Amino acid sequence: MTYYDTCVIIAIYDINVIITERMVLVPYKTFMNLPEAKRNRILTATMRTINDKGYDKTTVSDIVKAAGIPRGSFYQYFNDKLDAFMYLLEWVQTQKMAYMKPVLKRLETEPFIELYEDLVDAGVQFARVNNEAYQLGYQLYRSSDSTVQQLTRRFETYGVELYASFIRTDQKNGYLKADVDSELVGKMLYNFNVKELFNLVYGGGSDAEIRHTAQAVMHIIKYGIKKG
Amino acid sequence: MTYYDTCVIIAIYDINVIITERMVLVPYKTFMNLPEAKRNRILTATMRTINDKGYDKTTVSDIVKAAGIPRGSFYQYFNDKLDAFMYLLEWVQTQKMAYMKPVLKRLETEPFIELYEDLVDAGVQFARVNNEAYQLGYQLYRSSDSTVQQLTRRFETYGVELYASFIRTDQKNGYLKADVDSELVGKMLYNFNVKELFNLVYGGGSDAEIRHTAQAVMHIIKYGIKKG
Amino acid sequence: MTYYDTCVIIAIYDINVIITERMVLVPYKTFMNLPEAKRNRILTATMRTINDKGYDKTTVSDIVKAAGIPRGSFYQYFNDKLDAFMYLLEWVQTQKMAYMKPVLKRLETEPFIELYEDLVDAGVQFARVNNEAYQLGYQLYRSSDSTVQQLTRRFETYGVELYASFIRTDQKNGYLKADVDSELVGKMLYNFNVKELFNLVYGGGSDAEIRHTAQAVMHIIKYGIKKG
Amino acid sequence: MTYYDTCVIIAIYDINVIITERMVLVPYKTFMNLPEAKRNRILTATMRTINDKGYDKTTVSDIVKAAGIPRGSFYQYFNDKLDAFMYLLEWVQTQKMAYMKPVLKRLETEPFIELYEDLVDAGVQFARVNNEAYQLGYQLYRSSDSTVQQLTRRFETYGVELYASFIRTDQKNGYLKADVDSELVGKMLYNFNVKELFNLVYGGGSDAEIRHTAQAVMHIIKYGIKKG
DNA sequence: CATGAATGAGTCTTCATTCAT
DNA sequence: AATGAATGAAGACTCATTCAT
Repeated sequence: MTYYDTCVIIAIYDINVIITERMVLVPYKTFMNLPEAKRNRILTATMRTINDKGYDKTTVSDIVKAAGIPRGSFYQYFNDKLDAFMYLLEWVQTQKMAYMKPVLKRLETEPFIELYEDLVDAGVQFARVNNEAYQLGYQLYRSSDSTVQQLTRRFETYGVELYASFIRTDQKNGYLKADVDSELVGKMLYNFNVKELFNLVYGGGSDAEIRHTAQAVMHIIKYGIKKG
Repeated sequence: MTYYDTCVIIAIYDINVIITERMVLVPYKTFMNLPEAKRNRILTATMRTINDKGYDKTTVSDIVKAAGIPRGSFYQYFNDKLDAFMYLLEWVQTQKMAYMKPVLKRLETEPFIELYEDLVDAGVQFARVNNEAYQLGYQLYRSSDSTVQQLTRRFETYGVELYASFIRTDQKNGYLKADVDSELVGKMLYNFNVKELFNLVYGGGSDAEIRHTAQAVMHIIKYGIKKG
Repeated sequence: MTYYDTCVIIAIYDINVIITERMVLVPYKTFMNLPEAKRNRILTATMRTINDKGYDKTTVSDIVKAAGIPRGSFYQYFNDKLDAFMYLLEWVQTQKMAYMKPVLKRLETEPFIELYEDLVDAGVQFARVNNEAYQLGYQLYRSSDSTVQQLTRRFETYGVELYASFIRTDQKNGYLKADVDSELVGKMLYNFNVKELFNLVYGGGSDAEIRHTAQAVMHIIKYGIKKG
Repeated sequence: MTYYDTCVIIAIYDINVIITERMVLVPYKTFMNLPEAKRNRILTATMRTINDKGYDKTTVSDIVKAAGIPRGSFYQYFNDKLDAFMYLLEWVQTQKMAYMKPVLKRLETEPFIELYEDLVDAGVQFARVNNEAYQLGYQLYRSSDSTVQQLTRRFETYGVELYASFIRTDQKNGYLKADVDSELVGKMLYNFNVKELFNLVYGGGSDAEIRHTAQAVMHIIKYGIKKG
């Protein structure tokens, strides 16, 4: 489970919030009125551009050039670059759902600490197929735009809390020590994942390598490193 | 021990590399010829500005206004904003040394896993006194400038490797399981620290809270979370 | 026939090269989309400014002020000052064609050495009507910009070769000594023309004076200066 | 006789003018008070820089860096870049004298039209030994500075007039047709020389090639190109 | 909704020249 | 005379956003 995977899991909880904000921020824009094919074409081009240059360095010019639309249209569809980025994230999240749902379903009956590798696996499968969508989550981290950073921080909070809730369930079910700080474990997993698993996937690691790393981390978390 | 603390520990090993690069990149600039008081005034103003707006959003105009120097002078001192940032990092690192040295000394005789909290403590003490210098490390992460990001990645590599080497020493000395992947533990600690401990210090956590969090993390790493 | 006249004759052979290069260098700029009246207004103002201050000393600020357009528009039309200058040269060349074509036509049946004065005349007629366009060629020589100088050298090569080809034709037709180095004569004519005839036209010489000078030069070239 | 050669011959007549102007423009500067070795070091570095980047693109910074002198000193020695250039030209002219004097002496008894090749030869010899000094004359032509261009034009006037006077002497002595316009011939020679002979020398032509070109030009001027 | 030209504030960077020591 | 820091005017270029058709 990599950074972006987490984002998408979050989406299950969080997507309404985002939509609500969007409704407040961008009530009159016409992007949703476009035929879906065109919408996808624009989003794909935007995604490619942002992955290529990073969100901050991407200009509206870059986007309209890549998307092959007139400058003016961009501002008819979106408020500004941030607004387009929001749509984009939403779009990617929707694509992602399908991959995670089955594994998340299994969490209802199986302990998280045994399922962790499979969650990572599901995320990797998505990344293999939708490489560009997968990369996009990383762009949230590369940006120095304050609104994007706020958004990222909210994502983090949800991601951490998601893991923490899994840990708590496992505690309730008697798999884990009762005195463990679930939020702390959530943070350890989250921070490791968004950084190291992302690097592994993005850096060309094989499925086996990635799975092995996930196992190794979970093993340490479960059993510790101290001798005796 | 937060992100920037790690940077500074790295500096003990790494500083020559940084200095060497600077020598290559910026050999003819005259900043070092200024009287120290003026130099400090400029660096302080630059630091404040960058902490305030972030490295990317900070413009040369912002800096010269804050430092009260003419535009042209800036370019006589530095090649560009990046160059000034480099000087700044160096300067901060130099300031930081004093705080970390004593604890690092103790690592020669005591196991890292027991000393970890004290390392964190030393970093916190520095942060208490030099709040702005402390924050600066965070700006490395907020930047989307590619050179800064390269630098940050190099710092990360060193930081992870530093922890990993501590772990290996503890393994050799029989404190830790022999089959533990030291680099993996390094990554877990590093990523947790730069993110969560920084947030705690920066977010106004008390010394006790911070120490307690460090203890708790190390406890999990040592003993794991699995029951029985 | 002065320097720039030669340029324009060259254009008959060379214009595709120039256009091709432009296509490569400046494919996306939108100057050509403007209504012709506005385009002409901008080019006229640019020409006036460059004639006034010289290409090198002319700044983009000067041009936008003279043309009455916003700074940003300039960069929407052109890549940079050089690009604008290229358009300008092209524009002037197009204007010039009409004047030279009829005389060049006559070269098919009459010897160049007898027609030379008429070629000069045609160039002068153009200069009389389009004084600013005429001066522009001189600006190529005044510039120390390396790209402009390269362009100028290419123009020179073509100009010299053009005269040389006329000389060769006259040789074939038995008007001239067979052992004369045609390229050398081309160079003599070219260098004299771009410098001295330009000075004469630009310095206010009368049509008669100019014609007389052209005659005198050609007389020396034909018959030499040695007695007996 | 190449471009710069002409300049130096001019110097024989013109140098007082230059000195006078300098006296007017720069009465209090201290360059002449420096020890000769230092003066030469500075002039050599300046010459190298100007030949390298061209007069216009050369900045005072470039010069002080190349010469290894402090910024402030430059302005103690010279008024500005132009002033330094003037000194430089003067210095080069002085160096050149020796090469041309002997040939010019022979003009008192031999006809110019027969001596022309030897004049060219003497200039080439200078160029072979003092390559950088030779190139410097070309920089006068590359500049778009209006003062430099004025100076260049004055040099041209003197150069043309010098040739014209030689022609007149030959006419008086019965070598040349009486009705030939001596100034026109002067212009033809001058313009050919500064352009084509310079290119030949600078472009790596051999002594034989250069001499042959000089002969060929003079042959055309003497006997013309017309058949019969 | 489509289109793309219009706008000008804002950024980086260079440089000649002066000044204080 | 030596030194090199101080100064700010000026230039190139970018870009988000609006507007008119």
